[in-house]
Amino acid sequence: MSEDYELYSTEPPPARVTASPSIQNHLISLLPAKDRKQLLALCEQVHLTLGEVLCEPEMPTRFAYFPVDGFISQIATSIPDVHTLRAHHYGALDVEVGMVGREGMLGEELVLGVATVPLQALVQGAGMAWRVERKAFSQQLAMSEPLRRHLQRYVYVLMAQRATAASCLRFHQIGPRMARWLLMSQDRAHADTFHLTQEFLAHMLGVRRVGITAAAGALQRSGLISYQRGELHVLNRSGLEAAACSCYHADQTIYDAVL
Amino acid sequence: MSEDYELYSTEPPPARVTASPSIQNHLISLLPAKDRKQLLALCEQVHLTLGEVLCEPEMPTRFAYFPVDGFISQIATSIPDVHTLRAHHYGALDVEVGMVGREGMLGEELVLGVATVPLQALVQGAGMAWRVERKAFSQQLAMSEPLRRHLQRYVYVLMAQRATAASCLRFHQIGPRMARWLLMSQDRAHADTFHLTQEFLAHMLGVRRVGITAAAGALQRSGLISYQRGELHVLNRSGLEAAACSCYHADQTIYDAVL
DNA sequence: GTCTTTATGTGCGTTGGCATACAGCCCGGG
DNA sequence: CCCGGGCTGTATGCCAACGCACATAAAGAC
Repeated sequence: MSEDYELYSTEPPPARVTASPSIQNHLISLLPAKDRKQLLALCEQVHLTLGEVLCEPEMPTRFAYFPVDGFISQIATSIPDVHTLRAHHYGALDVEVGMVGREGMLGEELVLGVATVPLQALVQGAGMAWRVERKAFSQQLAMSEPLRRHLQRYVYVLMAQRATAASCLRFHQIGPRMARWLLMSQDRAHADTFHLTQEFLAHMLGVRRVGITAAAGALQRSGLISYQRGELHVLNRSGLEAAACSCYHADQTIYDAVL
Repeated sequence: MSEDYELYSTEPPPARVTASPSIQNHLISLLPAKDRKQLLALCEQVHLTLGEVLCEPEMPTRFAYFPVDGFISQIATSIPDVHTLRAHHYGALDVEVGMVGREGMLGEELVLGVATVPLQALVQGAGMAWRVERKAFSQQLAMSEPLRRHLQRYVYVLMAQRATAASCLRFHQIGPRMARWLLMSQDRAHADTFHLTQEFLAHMLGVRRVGITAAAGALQRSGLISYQRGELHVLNRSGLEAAACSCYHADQTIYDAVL
């Protein structure tokens, strides 16, 4: 796959990209043709496989990713605190604080001139992504003003969404949060059915599995989803939107306003 | 006061700044002399008064602030959700997601090329700050590479701290969170005593006042603080650090590593 | 010095989520 | 074909925080 992109640099215009501009990372498609071509020339196509951990916090950043088909969860992993847990238990204190699909990028730290991974990145939906090496990407950032501008604005969106996530985690209950999460996943998976276990979902939302069982049962009884053995179907999307907490629309509004 | 800064542009070196570099905003003091002088020439001194709201979300950004003595809370204000609240009640869903003192700046959106305020900013400790107009600041950002570099790294810190805040809000209990909050305030107030009501503290932490009463009582009984009618004394700082959740040190570590 | 305002302390019933344990169920490998 | 392991549903007891209501106490106004 990685040879494909070389065609783009030697033989413009790249048929696949321009022929189907809707199947492209949105941040990339926002770029002027020249800057886009320059960036893509530095990228390679990679396949994100479900469950893959792309990077761990504190480690040096090696790549930036621009998802096209796949999508990625950013997960805050914190050390258990003496004060908050019974001494004998090691509950997982992980929680998802952001989701990156076609509309975004992974590696925001490089836009800010830092090469240390801030959060764990877990592939949550398999698919294709563009990947670019840290160094090449930084150089391209320095050269392309439009790239810089758009990605900085995207970082703004990330910050805003993270603030939303914070208050969401504080105030909202499992049910609405789960509905929100499903909608966000559906947007990025571009499908109304996907595979995920309750265990995984619990991990993402930072709750127990039984909490998910209860919430999923309620959504199912309302006819909004069907959910059997890891196979989840969204049956009634607008109903789900009504069941989701307002953070879902808040996130979208911010994104649309800024990008 | 605002005339003071004009001295800096006409009569370098500015005695007050260079004579006591420790009493200066840290981000500013990190700059090379030339860039620092340029920036300060655009700034005016303002006094931040307790309780003042510097900006409201969604509004156009007018100024960036570099606190010196005072400090500021950034507050996420979310709309009450049908799903999470009893219909008859309008609980405040505000919660603090960041604190900006001498170590930071307010107006990170300008660093990212966006001129829309993301969060409410509330003066939490009175004192002096440098203030610079949006337009002048943006121009200076474009001109000064060191300014850009440092502030972008600060934005990285903010993002990391916001992720910390998210998991803190999700997992940690009132007591440890309150201890953390007091330490953060003490660091920025540069005093071991300050004025705050339990009502206010509850608002910051996004909990009920009675929750604060209980937590404060516990801290007081342990001899870590004394707290009477809005006058709070930190008696045993290292004890407080032990009582605080790990997020306090996590935040500090990130800051020290990046700036 | 009284009177209001503002701040703090307490009590009570409710609830959402937690820890734990265990029972069914489906699917695939031996 | 049956067994085992991953996935899901249910039950029990518990606790932190919640909504609400009210009692006390210090500080400031007049």
